[in-house]
Amino acid sequence: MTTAKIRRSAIQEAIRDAAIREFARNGLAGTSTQAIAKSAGISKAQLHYYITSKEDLYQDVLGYIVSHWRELFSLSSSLEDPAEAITNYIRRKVEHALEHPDVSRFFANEMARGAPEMSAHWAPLSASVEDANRTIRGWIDAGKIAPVDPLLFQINMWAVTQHYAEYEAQVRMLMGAPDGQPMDADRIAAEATTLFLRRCGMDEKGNRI
Amino acid sequence: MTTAKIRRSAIQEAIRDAAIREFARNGLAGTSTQAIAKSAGISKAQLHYYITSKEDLYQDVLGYIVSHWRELFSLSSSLEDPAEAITNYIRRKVEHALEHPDVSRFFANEMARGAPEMSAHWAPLSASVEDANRTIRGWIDAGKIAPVDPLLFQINMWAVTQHYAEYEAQVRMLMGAPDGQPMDADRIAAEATTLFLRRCGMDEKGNRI
Amino acid sequence: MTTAKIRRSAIQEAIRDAAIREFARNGLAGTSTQAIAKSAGISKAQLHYYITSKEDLYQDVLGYIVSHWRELFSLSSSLEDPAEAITNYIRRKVEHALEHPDVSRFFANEMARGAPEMSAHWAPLSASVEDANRTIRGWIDAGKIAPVDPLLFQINMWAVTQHYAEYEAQVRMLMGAPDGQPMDADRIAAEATTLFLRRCGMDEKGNRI
Amino acid sequence: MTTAKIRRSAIQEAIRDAAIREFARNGLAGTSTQAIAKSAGISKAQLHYYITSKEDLYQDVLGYIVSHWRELFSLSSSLEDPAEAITNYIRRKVEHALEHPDVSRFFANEMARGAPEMSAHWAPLSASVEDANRTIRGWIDAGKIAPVDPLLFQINMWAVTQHYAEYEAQVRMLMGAPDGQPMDADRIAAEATTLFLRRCGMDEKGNRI
DNA sequence: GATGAATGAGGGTTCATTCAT
DNA sequence: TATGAATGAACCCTCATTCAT
Repeated sequence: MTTAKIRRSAIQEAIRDAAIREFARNGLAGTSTQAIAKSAGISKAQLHYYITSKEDLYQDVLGYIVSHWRELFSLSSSLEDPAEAITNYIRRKVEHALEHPDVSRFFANEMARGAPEMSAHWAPLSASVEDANRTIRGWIDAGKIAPVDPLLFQINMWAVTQHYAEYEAQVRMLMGAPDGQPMDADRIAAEATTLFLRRCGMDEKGNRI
Repeated sequence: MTTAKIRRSAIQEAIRDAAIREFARNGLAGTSTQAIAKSAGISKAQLHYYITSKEDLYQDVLGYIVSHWRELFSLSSSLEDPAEAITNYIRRKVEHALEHPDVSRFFANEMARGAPEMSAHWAPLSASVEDANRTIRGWIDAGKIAPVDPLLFQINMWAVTQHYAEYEAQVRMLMGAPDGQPMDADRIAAEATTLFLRRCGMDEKGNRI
Repeated sequence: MTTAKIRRSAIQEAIRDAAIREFARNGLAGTSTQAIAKSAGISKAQLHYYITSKEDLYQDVLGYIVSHWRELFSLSSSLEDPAEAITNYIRRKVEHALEHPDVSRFFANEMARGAPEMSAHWAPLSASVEDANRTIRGWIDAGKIAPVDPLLFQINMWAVTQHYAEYEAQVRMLMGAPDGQPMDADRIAAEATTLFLRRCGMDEKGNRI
Repeated sequence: MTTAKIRRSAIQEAIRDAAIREFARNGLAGTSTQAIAKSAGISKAQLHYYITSKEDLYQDVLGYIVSHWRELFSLSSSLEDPAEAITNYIRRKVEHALEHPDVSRFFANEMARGAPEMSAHWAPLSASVEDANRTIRGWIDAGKIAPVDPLLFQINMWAVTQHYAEYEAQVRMLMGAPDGQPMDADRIAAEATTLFLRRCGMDEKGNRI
């Protein structure tokens, strides 16, 4: 790769990060290209040289997030036993939420608007969920876990883990975590893991109760 | 009340509803007073006759929501046993989320922005949570429920119930619920209730397992 | 006069005073009817009940001022000797400027705009000046005063005396007069009187030098 | 200087001139950015590309005027004898007033409003006046001129010369000077010079009387 | 008389985007 | 590539005025 190309992709990455940050806070309509440019450390005119339009940038970022999430968060892709699968999933989700809260907030914002730009992304996302549904039903049928509503079980895991990104301000206040310091990921992951394992009729080791 | 006063308060209510709706979708910066006025069925100039500024309207709505929530969602105010308290709480939260999703979305948006306008409201909210903390600890100490992290237990209940408002678009898609019709509140409340009762070591009837 | 009529004229006077005050500070375009109403202690709607339009109110006030000035400041109307006439004129002008600076400022503002509303008032004002011209020329012809440019002599007297109203802020600063207290009218009138008497070749007693 | 920079400074100059013109006529509140833009021959959006805000533009112009005046009008900087100093000062002031009346009107308007934006400029202005005070006192002490109130003498010179800018409309009418043509600067300067020299006990040649 | 309500026009300012350099 | 300049549309809000009560 030439230095020019490296520079180009560095700028594009800076733009994407800045866009996530700004869109996460103020939404599509509430974010100015000026703000994105500033956050990316470039001029507004330069930004518009790299992007087609604000809407387009938003779409690109949304696609980027959704596709990355597919790789990151897959319940079924693991061949582990249910307890391990759930424990690992929650761990990964909580860590991602605490380390990249703006990504979660960006997505939550899109959902809150009624997901007008999601149409292209529903299909793969749906497939992932259906995949996991099958895995969970398999666990139930094999008597490995207590019966659960597979879809709602997934949605609720998602809800709990996302929450710590989206409501970071409130959670920090209630947990007494100062703004600069990281939140207690272990404590959060532990309680969440127990919550969903118990739902499956298991203790923290994965033993049936 | 005179007809003039009735009319006035009807307009004010329409404005508040419209503001919640629009702010929930596009945030403070992304919402135009034009959009609020249209949604409230009045002219922009008329809207500005009733409000001081967009920021002020936003603050008013936020205060209105927070104070109403304090009345609606109190775990500790009930003298019921844990199972009943939790079941009722979740029922109330889920129903509110499904019936007034915009209210939840408005709040979530404020959180996602880092809660810049919440300062005045943290104290009472904190007090409510601390109240519930004491109640839960009481249950644990009395051996009525299994030990839980009282704060995170609350946060997680909040996370799960709020989610069905904030991610309505996604949930509808996954549950196959068409846009016009109401979602299946019973199914959602049932799975959520079971989730949190199991965490407490109880079955749906409230019996210890 | 009935109480209703008394009340009415009291309000009209309050409006005129408020209008002078506000127009003097911010001009015709820069003054809102809201500001005038507030300054007069009435509501904006009530103000518009008493006036035809903002422009009309401005015109009325201008006419009021010009006609009052004709009565107040007439050099020729007195049968006094030159020194007395000049001394009295300056005394009257300075006192008016210091006691009613807003009236002077209102007029100065109209002049600064190119006097677009003055057309109706030039004629009488011109007549007054021409009158005084004749008086001054009479004094010169009778050898009572040294020759002066009668018109510019008048204009300069006007300039000096008006100045202490229009530039009150600057004059106070330079003279070290605090905002609340009255300015030193004697000192100002004395220096101004000497200035114009010397121009006429007279000392303060009116004796030729 | 590149053509771009020349173009830029030409626009900035056009804006400043337009601002002086418009503010002089209608004050800060009464002047629209639309009007300034039109007067400068650019679009409103373009104007706002060059300025920070209307208030800022006003402040800039005020600072520009005050600093230029300090250079232009200094009584004390000359080593001339009193008669020459006064004659030259009045000549310069009258010429400036007749050639750039809007500058004087801008300043007068600021004074009439109570000089709310002047705070930063009082100190240098005060110093200039104090300087001149000392010069005048020196003349008196040396017996070169008759005793005068040094401060009021200065203020009155200022008043008379400014007047021909601020009251141009009235002066033109009284002097019978048509709108397009220049006013008779010689006549005005002559009468004003005589006025203040006589006050000092001197004839037009500077000889004591 | 007095007042709350209403409005079309216009206020200052920012916006996303384009273009010339 | 990068940037200063430019713009038409839209932003929030205030205005003078009218009207119903």
